[in-house]
Amino acid sequence: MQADAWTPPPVLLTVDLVILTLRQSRLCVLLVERGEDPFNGMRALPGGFLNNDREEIVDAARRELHEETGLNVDRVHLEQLAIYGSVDRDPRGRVVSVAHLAIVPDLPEPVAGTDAKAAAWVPAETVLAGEIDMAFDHLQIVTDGIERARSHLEFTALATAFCSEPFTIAELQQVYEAVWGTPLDTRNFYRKVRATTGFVVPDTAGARSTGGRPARLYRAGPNTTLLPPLTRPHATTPDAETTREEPT
Amino acid sequence: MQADAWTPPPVLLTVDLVILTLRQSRLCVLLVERGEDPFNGMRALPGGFLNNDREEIVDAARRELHEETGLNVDRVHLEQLAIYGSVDRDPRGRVVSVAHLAIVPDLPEPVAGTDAKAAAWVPAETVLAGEIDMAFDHLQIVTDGIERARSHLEFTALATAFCSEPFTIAELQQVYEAVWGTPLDTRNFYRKVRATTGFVVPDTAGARSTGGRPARLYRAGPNTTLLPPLTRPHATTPDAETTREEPT
DNA sequence: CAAATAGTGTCTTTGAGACACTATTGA
DNA sequence: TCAATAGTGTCTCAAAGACACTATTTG
Repeated sequence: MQADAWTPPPVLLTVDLVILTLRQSRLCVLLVERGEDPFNGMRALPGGFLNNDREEIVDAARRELHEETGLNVDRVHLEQLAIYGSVDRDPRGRVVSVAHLAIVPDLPEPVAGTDAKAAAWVPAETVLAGEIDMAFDHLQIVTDGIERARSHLEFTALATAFCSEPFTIAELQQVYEAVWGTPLDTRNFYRKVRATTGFVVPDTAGARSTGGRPARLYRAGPNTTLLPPLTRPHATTPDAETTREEPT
Repeated sequence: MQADAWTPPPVLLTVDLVILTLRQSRLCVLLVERGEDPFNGMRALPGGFLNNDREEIVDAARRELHEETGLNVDRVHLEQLAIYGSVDRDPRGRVVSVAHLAIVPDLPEPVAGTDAKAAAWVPAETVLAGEIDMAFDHLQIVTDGIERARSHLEFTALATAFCSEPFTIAELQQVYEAVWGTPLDTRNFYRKVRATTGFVVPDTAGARSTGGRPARLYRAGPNTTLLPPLTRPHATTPDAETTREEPT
């Protein structure tokens, strides 16, 4: 160890948000267009620096989330994702980003950004395919965030965070299908969800009709962990056959 | 956003390490004794500040790991755990810690610390029971790290990181039993491990005897993810304890 | 030989997926 | 009435756990 004159190097801390939602049964992520260098004009995740050195990281994330979505932030799912702190990720200097994953229900069409910069929902598929020019290492962050969501759907009640309450089982299934990108059997899904204790609870209200028999309504249940888990179809063998049911 | 005179507040970045190993079939964590304020004399995780603003975070973690264990760091498991950045966690100011999880095989008795501060392996059980006075929020970090390890044993080949190669299936089982704290059926475990593709591969060497029939030897296989997973016995009691506390 | 540990076979239970079937609405 | 969606019953298959059994070593 060296003399006590040495002091550790300071860094700048930002929060970045992977905000996911379902729009028309497609998984979408909220991206803004950068209005300044570096990466001027490219797409980026919503985020920004800490306001001051007394601001909690999670509060900074909540603040950004509220600014971008206009939502009452207390009710949305927000969790820490990972930290991205590579030396060269930001040309301005040593900027370390604390990435967060946020899940919100479908919002009224315009993103109620109080901010001037253009914000837009972009299909996850488009982003993951690399079709969007992303600033910094934000493509990596989005990729990690989506994978986190996919995994959490298996073991936690995260899917309910995508739904406006009350919701139907069919709506919940659409979440799974959109996030995982796989079709699921309606009937097995229905039984599975109802058999998982504390996942959903019946809503007092009646039913909702969409051209067929009205569906019962539910709300998120008390449990956050799914026992047993709702396992996604892992590609064990390249048996990618979608065995379709015979039309009757 | 405000005028361009405003600059974001800098923070100090540390890396902290939850280093786990098995000693006499017990899960242990490496703790050091602090030799200075704050928290002088209390136990803490190994860790420290970035050396300079060109040092990658993972390199700082590797450096600390090497200093504390003397191991060739290239071969040990090291992953980012979470970030802990609560405003009041360090009385010296705004210090944000990037916690890491490291898994090492059982080491020769003395911890080859090049550092003066006393380092010791402490049973995980003792720490989790709150019997150790821990500095900062390090008890929380250890708790999160152990839970991460428990979870990763199910879905990844992390258990092999606890073993010196070559190892026997029985040794691998001891890892699971120690980390999960549950006894497992030897025979079912044996079949399960061997049925999981790419988990372990037979070693060319012969066998190892411990008073009975000698056991075959294995090495870590090519796969890091376990398909199918090796599920731990979940307590079938519904939730109640799932207060997922976010890292601050 | 017995004691000890390694490794196999096989039964039972459970849960996931496939899919026929019934129920309840709107057009 | 039919088309459409909600919800139930039941079969089959595969994986997990229980556990009797065989195999190979040391003392």
